[in-house]
Amino acid sequence: METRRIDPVNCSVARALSVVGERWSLLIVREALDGARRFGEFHSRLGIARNLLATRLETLVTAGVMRRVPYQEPGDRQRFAYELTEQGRALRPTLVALLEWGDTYLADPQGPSVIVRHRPVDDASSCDEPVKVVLECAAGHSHLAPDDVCRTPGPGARFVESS
Amino acid sequence: METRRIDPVNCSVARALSVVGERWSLLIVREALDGARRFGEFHSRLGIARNLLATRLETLVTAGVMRRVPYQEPGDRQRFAYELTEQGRALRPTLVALLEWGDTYLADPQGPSVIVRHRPVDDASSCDEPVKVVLECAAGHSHLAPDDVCRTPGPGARFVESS
DNA sequence: CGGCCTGAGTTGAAGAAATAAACTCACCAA
DNA sequence: TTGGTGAGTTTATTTCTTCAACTCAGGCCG
Repeated sequence: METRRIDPVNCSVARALSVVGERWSLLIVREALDGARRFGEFHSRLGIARNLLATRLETLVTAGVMRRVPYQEPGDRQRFAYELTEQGRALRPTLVALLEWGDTYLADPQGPSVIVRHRPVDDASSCDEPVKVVLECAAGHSHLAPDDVCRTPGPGARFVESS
Repeated sequence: METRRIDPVNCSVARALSVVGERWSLLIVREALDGARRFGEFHSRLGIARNLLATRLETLVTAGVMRRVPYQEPGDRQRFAYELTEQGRALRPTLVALLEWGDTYLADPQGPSVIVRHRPVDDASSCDEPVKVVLECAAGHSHLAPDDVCRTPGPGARFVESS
């Protein structure tokens, strides 16, 4: 029996992973979300080899996840910093989801080492409560379980035959 | 000025990525969430090399993301299928987050190829509305923006010195 | 029985990517 | 002039991916 299914390669998950799925990429984004900006900061925080860091940053800049901005400290020459674009900051939910998964299934016996809190940049309100990622449908049903959900073809779907 | 910061290596994101951060791993989980169970299904859907698929499946089984279950079709010998454990199904939010990010920033001109819908396994209610991933804090503030959120040390935090 | 087919892997060789360590380059400071 | 620093490059070694060919167990056909 031949059945048509959504082409697994024509899928935003695959495309997303081709940008941020390489080793180190998401960790670089994580550090950037946590305030790292300079080559040396990424290098010393992550322990990544310098050449790899250079090529990863270049890849991320090319992909539009980060931006290379010149800066100059007084009495020093011009250097470059790397900061997230809006596109890069939009990876936050992905990282929170990974963090939660890791906390749940690969936890340190002591408990999580990082807690994500509701604390806006302008600290005014500072709710500070822990943040979780939840699945929510357009009809307002929230906190959906992983199995309450399925994949369906969208407008850009390509199909492949399979047996 | 010396400052203490959360050790970036002692972090659930890094641990999670050490399990599902290798090339193909998340795509294998995605196909499994979409119903793939057999070696040949993963192979033909993803186009991954057979040996790599074998080692990735083994890694995922060892990590507790998948389970190797024997099955036997009538008039055939015993074979093995691979199915997600609860731990594996818990990667759904991560994949939905990646999908959303890819849809937003790397979209096909035609629109998304996949839409995740609220449709439980027992199709009874079948709300069917599209599903999104949202950040929500314990105080009930929902739909937090990426910048409304920050990382703080948890009980298992280790610290490193940095300049 | 013997040959052929299929699904599920293994094995091996060749190419690509990651790592670690040494090297460069521009500038500043003593 | 010598030394130091941040930001990279280069180079050599190891590890990972890929691709193609091979194995292995059983079923099917004549």
